[in-house]
Amino acid sequence: MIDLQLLKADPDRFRASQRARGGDEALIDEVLQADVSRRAAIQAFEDARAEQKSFSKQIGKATPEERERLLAEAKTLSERVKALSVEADEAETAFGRAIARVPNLVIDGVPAGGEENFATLRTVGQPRDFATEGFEPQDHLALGEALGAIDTARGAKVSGSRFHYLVGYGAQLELGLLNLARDVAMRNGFVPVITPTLVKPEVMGGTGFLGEHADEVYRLEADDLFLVGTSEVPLAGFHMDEIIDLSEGPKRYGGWSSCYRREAGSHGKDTRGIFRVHQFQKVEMFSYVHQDDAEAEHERMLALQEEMLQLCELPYRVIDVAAGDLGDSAARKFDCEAWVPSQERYRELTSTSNCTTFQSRRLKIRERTEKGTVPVATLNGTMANTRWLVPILENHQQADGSVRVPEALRPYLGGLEVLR
RNA sequence: GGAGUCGUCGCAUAGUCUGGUCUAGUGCACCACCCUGCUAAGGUGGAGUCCCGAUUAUUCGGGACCGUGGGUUCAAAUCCCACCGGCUCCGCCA
Repeated sequence: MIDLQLLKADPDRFRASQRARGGDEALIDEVLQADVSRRAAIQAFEDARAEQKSFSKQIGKATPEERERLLAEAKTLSERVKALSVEADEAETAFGRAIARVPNLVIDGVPAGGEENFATLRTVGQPRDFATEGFEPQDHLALGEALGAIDTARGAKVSGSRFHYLVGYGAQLELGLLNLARDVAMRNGFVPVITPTLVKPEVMGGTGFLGEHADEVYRLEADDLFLVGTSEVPLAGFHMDEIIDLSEGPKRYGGWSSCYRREAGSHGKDTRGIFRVHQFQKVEMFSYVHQDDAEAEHERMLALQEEMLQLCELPYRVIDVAAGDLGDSAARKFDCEAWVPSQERYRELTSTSNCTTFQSRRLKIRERTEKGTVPVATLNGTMANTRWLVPILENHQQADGSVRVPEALRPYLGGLEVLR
């Protein structure tokens, strides 16, 4: 949820943000109007309620003969309070719905426009020149199947399309990668956490996933629970309804969880292999920081993601995602995209979002400061996930179909240097 | 799945039977000050969260919050209903 005070003080900033996102500017005026109605309704109710309270007190002390008369008056007053209370509730609800629809205020400097309007911040590493090396690179599925590491046929048989088994080297590689990610995160202050993967509606909604992208989320109708698409969700919910202490610095968590995504609307996209699947595993950074420290923390997360890519010896580029492609919660998002030889292009491997106070306002996560209790900023970022196996296999493949293991991963694979 | 029991301002608890004097008491912890000659004790005061308004270094007024949501009533922490959560026991099960 956005900051109402800020919206009232500077609505043009929010209109500009909506423009950059390609969103609806009129929404801003709807919220302002709803706020006026809400305040009027609340005031009317509270005045009546105050009157009723003092009246009610008199009745308690009244003599029997006074009582009769007072009761009659109190009764009409009571009815008025009830009616005004309903009106106030309705106005409050209408306002809540309006403001909940406003996505986060985009940070200055984020490129405007849709998915294709991203800005490339830097490109690191050189893609291999397979032509010079004298062989045609295979894609990750061909490599994975030959190694007995990836089995999508049986995944489809058992669970349907976009499901897979990781077997042998595949399982080892994923666990190794995730353990490396967890270690790097832990060294940098992210406390490892294994989270629930089913969450209540208020947590899923609070993190902003039930807005525009609600059809991406699996829902368990019978239990009114949602399967998380990332441990960002349960980690954001971790401190829900709490006043946390950030006086000793940020709270940093490294979540490890399975992730579930419906991939609605991506029919026909990336259908081969394990690039886009319904279920995968991920190690995710999540930080709660003081508002003013959010942008520094964002850079810090990005630096750790780049460290991971470098440890896996992958060529990549970093992009500043355009406003229209941000999602409701994010005020800015950086993606790291790794080179995928079989596709001859960079593909998203990590994402880190600065959600400023958007999530914490909904989830009621605050800290105590000299100025009172204020919402904290939340940030999240990928450390590693199943998708990483794609560029790792492809970039490190050798002419004979074997795959060289990046040095940083070897300790996690029992010293294994080559998968063959 | 069944039975019992509990849910109160950081923690621990009183208050619920018998609705109004609860503007929620007490202890611990916390903060400020005072007193005290010694790593302590005592005294005084303060202190929660959210919303609305006025005024804005701030302060003041009003309202809401006793697990959540309904209901009864002039009036609900207190009575009624539903739900959620904790604990104990029974049954069933990976």
